[in-house]
Amino acid sequence: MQGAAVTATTGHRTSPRRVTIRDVANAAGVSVATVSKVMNGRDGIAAATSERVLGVVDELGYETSLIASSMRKRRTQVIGVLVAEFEPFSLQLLNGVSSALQQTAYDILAYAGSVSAGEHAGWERRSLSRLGGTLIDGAIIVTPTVTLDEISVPVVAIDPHTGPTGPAVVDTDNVGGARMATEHLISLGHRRIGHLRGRTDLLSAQQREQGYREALMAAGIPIDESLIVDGGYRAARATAAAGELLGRPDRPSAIFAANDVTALEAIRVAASRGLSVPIDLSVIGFDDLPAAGSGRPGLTTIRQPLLEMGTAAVHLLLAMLDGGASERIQMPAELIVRDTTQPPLFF
Amino acid sequence: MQGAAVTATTGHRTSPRRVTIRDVANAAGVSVATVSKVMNGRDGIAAATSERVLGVVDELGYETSLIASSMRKRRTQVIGVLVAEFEPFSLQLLNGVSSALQQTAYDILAYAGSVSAGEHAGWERRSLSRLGGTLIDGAIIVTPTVTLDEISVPVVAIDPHTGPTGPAVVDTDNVGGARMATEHLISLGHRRIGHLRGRTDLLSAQQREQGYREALMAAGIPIDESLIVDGGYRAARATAAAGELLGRPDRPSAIFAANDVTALEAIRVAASRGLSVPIDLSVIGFDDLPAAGSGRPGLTTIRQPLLEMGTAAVHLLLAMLDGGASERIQMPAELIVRDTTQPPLFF
DNA sequence: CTGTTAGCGCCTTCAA
DNA sequence: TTGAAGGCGCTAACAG
Repeated sequence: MQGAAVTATTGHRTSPRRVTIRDVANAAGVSVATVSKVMNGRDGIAAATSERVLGVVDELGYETSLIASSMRKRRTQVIGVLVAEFEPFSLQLLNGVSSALQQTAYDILAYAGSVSAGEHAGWERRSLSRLGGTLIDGAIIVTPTVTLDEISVPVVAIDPHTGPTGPAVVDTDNVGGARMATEHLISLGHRRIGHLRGRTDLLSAQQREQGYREALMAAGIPIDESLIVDGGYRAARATAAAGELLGRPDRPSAIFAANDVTALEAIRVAASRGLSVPIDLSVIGFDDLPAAGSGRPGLTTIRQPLLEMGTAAVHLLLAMLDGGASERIQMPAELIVRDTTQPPLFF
Repeated sequence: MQGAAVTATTGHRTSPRRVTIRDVANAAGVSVATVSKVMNGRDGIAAATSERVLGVVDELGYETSLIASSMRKRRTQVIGVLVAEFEPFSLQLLNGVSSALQQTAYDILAYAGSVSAGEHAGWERRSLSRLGGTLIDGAIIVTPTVTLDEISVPVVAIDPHTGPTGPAVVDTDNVGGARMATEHLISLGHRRIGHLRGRTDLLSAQQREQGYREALMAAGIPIDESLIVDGGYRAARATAAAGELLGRPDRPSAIFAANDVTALEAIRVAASRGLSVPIDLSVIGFDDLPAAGSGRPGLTTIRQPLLEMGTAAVHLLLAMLDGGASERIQMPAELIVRDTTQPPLFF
């Protein structure tokens, strides 16, 4: 915040109470129920009364409370998007969800419920339980780590870390994508390829490791288990792992990282050790976050079509809301070649 | 969604009802009030009772409803971020807000309430009124277009399009930024510089135009009013405007667009007319959205520190929630030179 | 046509 | 230490 100009102004003003339906009723000289009917366009109200109420509503600036009405109404016309936190991955998804919902009669409520919670685990159940049943008509849950059952509203899971357990799921071909990534490195001539493995408790990470192994085996390259290290899915976790991989004398000439965040971190670690990418080391990631393309050099990666996945989840959810059956949709992965991969120095 | 594999599975399962506080009370053989006290850590409950209740809570998977409890409680520990829609600009801010709130006891609730509403105008008041007073303890409103007053919770406005009207505001130095953009073009040797003006009803657009004019005047370049056209803030609106500017025989050698979205659109229009950027035309934007840096060529632009602005808004709001005074924080703009600007062909 | 009654799920007095 | 009653703002049935 350095360089920011700060200007102190007024003190804390005691905030006026919210205008409630009762205030409107009193001011218009009618009952609360009547105001409710007017607000909801129910018929059976005299035109004169309706007009008068509307006038007061306008004058007082009254809006029905989403919360209160959701406790009585069935449908709220609000879709919930539940995420652990708002990081680039979920924000991209949210972007897709938003544009898909643009043309519909639904509003979006995005909730990051693990921010405060001491216990990170189980955020998805907690959030769903806290919002479901009342506030939202349906939910899209991003990368849940537990199986969701016994839920009160239709739910679609995007990229669930437990696999396609729940009924409705949208995800990407992780195995195929990881295979493509590894094959790309192999085709460039790399033979010693390290793998910065993701969170081992998550299915997506296991699948990516599997794809890595499959590609090596298919190419007849023996798997060196010591080249597979746990890098997690976050930068902090990947630092040491990348260092371990790059610190050894027989370091790999290329690294396939389980996601873009750890790939970027690997590049940073490499640089700090005097290794330049892609000259001394090739790196490929997974996800294709905005940061992958905007950095310098641009990160070669496997693209998950996040926008399209968000859109697909919306269509699926809307269909379910409409009584349709739930499905499982798997999107194809795509290789995006940028600047961080090239043939090894000693081919 | 082409290429996606779809697998139909189970039909629509009737969703079980949510577990309520009453279910827990019944199962534990106590009153609802007792469960409530246990859940909220109130004292005056026998250890044995508390333990038994907690056991049932765990077994049934009960979570207090955020909605219901917010209607009675004062604080919900939830901060609301209100946006017109989830596009890159607000998503970046949300990112900053999220990371700033990471270490606090607050959860985040982001709401896009103008999606369904027929009337786009006044979304900020409507959203605030629908959520405020109950669900959220405070709100951060992104680019509100109206003045907010008579509100029930502390509010911080980010980049308000009406200027620093409300008490608490976080914004960027629009005038200075626009001046920097124009000066950059001038310093490269450009003299005929067009301006794709933003929404003329918004202060930020007026300020950017002002900065543009100031820079030209300071350089002694006469202002050609015909080079200033309305491009709005969205791509669709900018298409025709850019076409008008580029279609004329004495077209400008450079364009300063009011934001990145319209700058990118101008580049697209230029390309469709056979003009290549930056050879035939230099283009500079404003905002520095992720898309500005990830595209090819990279867009030269004026950076608004969106992440930092989100963070600043959070700190401001937390201070206000704590009884502090409201402030106005202005962040500095920064010139980011990438690939879309260079000296004009005929210098 | 309009008002009254009864909650939605929860928390907070206030008695017992 | 616990439970009963009342009410948050709103809407859905039912009376009148």
